[in-house]
Amino acid sequence: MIETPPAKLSFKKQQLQFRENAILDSVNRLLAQKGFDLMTMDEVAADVGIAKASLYKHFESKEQLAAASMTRLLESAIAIATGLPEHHSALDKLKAVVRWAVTEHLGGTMPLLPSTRSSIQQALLSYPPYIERLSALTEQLGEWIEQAQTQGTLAASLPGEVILYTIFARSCDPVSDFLKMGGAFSDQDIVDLVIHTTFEGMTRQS
Amino acid sequence: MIETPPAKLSFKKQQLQFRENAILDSVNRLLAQKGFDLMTMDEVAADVGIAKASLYKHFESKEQLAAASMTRLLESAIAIATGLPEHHSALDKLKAVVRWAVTEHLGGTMPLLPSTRSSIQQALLSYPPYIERLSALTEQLGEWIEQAQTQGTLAASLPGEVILYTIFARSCDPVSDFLKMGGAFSDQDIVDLVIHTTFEGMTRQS
DNA sequence: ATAAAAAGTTACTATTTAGTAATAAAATGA
DNA sequence: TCATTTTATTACTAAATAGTAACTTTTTAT
Repeated sequence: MIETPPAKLSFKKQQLQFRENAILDSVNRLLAQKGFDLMTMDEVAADVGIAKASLYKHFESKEQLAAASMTRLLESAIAIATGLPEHHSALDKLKAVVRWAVTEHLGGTMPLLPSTRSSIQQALLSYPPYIERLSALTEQLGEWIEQAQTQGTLAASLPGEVILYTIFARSCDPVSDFLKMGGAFSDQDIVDLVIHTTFEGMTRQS
Repeated sequence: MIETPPAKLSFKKQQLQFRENAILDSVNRLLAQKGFDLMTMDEVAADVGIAKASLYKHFESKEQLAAASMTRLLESAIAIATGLPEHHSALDKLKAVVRWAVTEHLGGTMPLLPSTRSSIQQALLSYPPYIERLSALTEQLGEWIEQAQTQGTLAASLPGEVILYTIFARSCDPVSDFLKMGGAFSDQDIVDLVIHTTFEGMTRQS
């Protein structure tokens, strides 16, 4: 009765959480660099600085590990979206989310393109925590898209799906990689250029 | 002197060419479906209907095989670009190229995204025939981009590189995959939507 | 202090897969 | 027809890699 077992337990859990976060940091970076198929569990273990078998004490498979990483990323996205000033316009909020994503991408921490071709897609779709976050984010973005269309700041003639998918896709846009490789632009420039082409297209002046 | 050895040789070479084309057709489709890393040589052989070792009589490695496939794709792109009516505007020519690419993509014959993350990138860059075609196509598109900017049909404020990379990236845009999966749009609709968002963006009405 | 539980490590297995060596079949030319 | 060359096939090898079993160290709780 004198001790505080819940506090100790909580500390222990914090330690666990801390280690798992370190693992997910490595996974995030490696997924961003090489994608799921080329990332090996040996590499992840080496990057974290633990033995491979230890990874399996935390995550039961490579797929689950990637799914956890993607889930954490979606949580960050939701946090960003939720933290946006209420008084901003719907369009500005959408742009802010893309801006955050492209910045993450340039920082090398945007796991992977939501490609239909990778072998985790299947695993992701059957991992409820991921689906849950994806739904939440989709719903929030969908709301803003509708608002922006009503306000006339996004083309009402475009199906909402098209705008939503475009926002997701542009968040992983390879254009930013190519521009970065070229070396002629700062990260800030690249983000601005991607935002501009995404929303305003290429025919219109700023 | 009576026989025609050159003709026979030509026929034989045609046979060879024919078989290699059949192989590249399969590779194209498989690269489009699964990407380079997940495509196996056994699969390619099975799809073509020959033994795996036979593939190696034609192409010396998986990388070379993929590079040959990509090179042939670029040749198609160049053929499309070259065949465009001279009197069309530069912008219309650029749109026509993207239209062709997205259509190929939807047809399942667009090999792979020009991602910085796949393991063929290195091989492609050291395969001169590929680089040669890529340069030729880039030069042609670059010319049209400059013309369109001069004519005021493309934003002169955007760096040419940004427009060029965007055109390449949109040709493999995953948005078209997602829209196709959704099932709500015809292929023609999807192509139109992608062209529209690429050039006009999402804020402007048609 | 000490039993119990948790987390970690080493050294393995099983599978996949790019690439090849030996060999058979078929086309070519005299 | 028969030697030669080309092309294809079968049956392998070698390397990579996801996952695991047995064992050790560290932490926790009494």
